[in-house]
Amino acid sequence: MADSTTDRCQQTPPICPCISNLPLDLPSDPVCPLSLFTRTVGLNGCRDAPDVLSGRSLFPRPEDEELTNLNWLHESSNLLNSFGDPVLRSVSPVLELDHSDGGPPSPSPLPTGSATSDPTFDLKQNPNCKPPYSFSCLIFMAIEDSPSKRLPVKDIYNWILLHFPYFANAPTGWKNSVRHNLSLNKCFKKVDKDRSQRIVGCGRVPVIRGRLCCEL
DNA sequence: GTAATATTAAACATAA
DNA sequence: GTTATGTTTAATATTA
Repeated sequence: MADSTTDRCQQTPPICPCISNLPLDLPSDPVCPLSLFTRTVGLNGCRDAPDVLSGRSLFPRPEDEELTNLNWLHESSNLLNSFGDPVLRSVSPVLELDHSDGGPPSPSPLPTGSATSDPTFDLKQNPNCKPPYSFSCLIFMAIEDSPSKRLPVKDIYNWILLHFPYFANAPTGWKNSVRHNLSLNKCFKKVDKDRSQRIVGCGRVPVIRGRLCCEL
């Protein structure tokens, strides 16, 4: 394996800026329209989530005993709406998301250094800088940014490429990592395409159970 | 030093 | 047969 540390622009990612903005008024157990999947929003990767979310009775729950269980995050039926578009804007170095008309996001550059609170993540100065987000977080954001809250893998790829040009020039192994995360991480669940009328092919929904969040 | 977690790579299976 | 997708395993790096 190549020395992956050499192409990483940041060395000590800041902690979880999106979660830090998370309004924690979480309703209980919304169910996805497909009924097959409990729509629990979830992201792995934030070791500080329990701290960030301190004061909430998110743990423990019997079904949350697994480390990858992210129900705490997914207890909001519209998590990223709770985050708000500013959050998505804040995490994408290239996009200002404007979904007010339901249309696709249109790329527009952000001010230098606005992508995250990490001063080392500067798209203008480092266009190929690796985003300071875990794959779990990227996948989560992609899914949550979709109107139906579920995406086929290809669209997850496209979302990541659209928002983070780093991956356009990155080795294709990142797609394998995306798939690996989708399979391994319990915060994502596959949706049977036959039960989804809004997507082509199978899709993924984020499932928040446990200790997920963005690692920043 | 240890455990947990993330990343990356690889092999393999399955479906379109 | 090819490609995309999905699962699993393993090695390695990072962090608490």
